[in-house]
Amino acid sequence: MPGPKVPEDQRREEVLAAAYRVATRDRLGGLTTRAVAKEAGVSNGLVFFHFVSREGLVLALLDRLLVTTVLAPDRAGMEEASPVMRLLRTIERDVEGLPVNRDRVALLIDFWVMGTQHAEVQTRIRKALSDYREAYVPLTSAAIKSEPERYPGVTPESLAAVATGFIEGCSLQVVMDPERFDVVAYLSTLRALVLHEPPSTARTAG
Amino acid sequence: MPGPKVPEDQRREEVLAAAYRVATRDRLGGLTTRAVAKEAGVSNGLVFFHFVSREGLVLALLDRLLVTTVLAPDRAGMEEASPVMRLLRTIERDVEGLPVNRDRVALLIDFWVMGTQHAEVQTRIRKALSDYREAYVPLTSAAIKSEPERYPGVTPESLAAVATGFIEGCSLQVVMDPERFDVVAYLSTLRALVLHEPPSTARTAG
DNA sequence: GGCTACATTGAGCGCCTGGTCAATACTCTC
DNA sequence: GAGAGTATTGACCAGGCGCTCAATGTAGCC
Repeated sequence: MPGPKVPEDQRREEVLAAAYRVATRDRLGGLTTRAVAKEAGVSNGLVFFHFVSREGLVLALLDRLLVTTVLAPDRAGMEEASPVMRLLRTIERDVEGLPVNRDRVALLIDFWVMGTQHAEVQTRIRKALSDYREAYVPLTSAAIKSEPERYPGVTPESLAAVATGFIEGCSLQVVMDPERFDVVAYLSTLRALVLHEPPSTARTAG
Repeated sequence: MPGPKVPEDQRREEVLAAAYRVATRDRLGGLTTRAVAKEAGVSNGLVFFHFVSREGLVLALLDRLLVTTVLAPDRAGMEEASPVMRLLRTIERDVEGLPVNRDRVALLIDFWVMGTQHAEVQTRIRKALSDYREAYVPLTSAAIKSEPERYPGVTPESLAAVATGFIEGCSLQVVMDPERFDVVAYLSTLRALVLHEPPSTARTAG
């Protein structure tokens, strides 16, 4: 007894949204086709009709997650600051966003780990991380140029890799132990390392 | 038709070693009781006789992994260096060890992710990470004391957290994309950030 | 040699999974 | 209103999983 039909691929969108809800709640391990179907209020078979296989659903979900989470290039409102401060504030903004999006970050790490064994997921994760690093290159490039003598042998790419690697380490910590992760202490320590003067004036000003 | 008996809990040790082999090869997702039994050359039931449940096996494996991987406090041979250099070299040594132990690190991250949803695993992982951080505190404490004016508002604990977080970020990168991870560029960038002078003299010697 | 205690086996159970498919109800066209 | 095409259903299948347990071989003891 089939239910009402829905125009276009709106159904597909509904199922994908349901998968997103299930995955952010129960993680990748809890993302079964039946759980998604139940969440979407449709039958089990319909999931396969729209996504062919569980793998198809997972890949579609990954694409959605990547565009909504990793790439939000909202770098505005700090044009007057120095290059190093701009870099630092961008890192800080990304790190500060982690606790809020904790379930999304956890899901992203699930995909990251899955990518270790799944070729298709691996290429997409690598691509996203590469894009993420490249988004930092203009910032790191400007920072290095502003104080060349401070960064001997450092390329914009290597500095971007270290910066994003730092954020990824923070992601792991946030997912594992969110109460323990002290964003303020973490970031002020980073400031003291990177800058040479007390961060008290700039820290409160944001 | 039972096979030969083996004295003491030697059998338990054999099964655990087999589980270790299976897990480093096929990761946590491939760690089924049947796979472990086959690897150990024993029957499926024997795994449950010695470990009660799959969970018991997994926890025993986690304990073994933690003692063999996370905690290897071999901090020797750099007594003459400055505190900051000692800290830096320790970080470098840990990071350099990651690619070699890639499968163990990958497995550790599997447990890390599992700990997000499993209370017992969570407490053990947190404990291990806490111990790991604390092992860095003497180093960070000495580094801060040697140049107090450079680290305003930085505590030994926060600096240790940032240092180990950096290493954990490196772990993720090594597991995901080992060919791309450039240890030398990464570490020389870190040196340039932390130190104030060109690292050329110390880099080749250290 | 028999007895006891126990390590070991492997068939089997129940459950859940991804996936298939014939049946069916809906929507659109004419 | 008849027909066509398709979105939707849910029963069903095979396979893998964790786990149980009666049966059985082995080792040590008297």
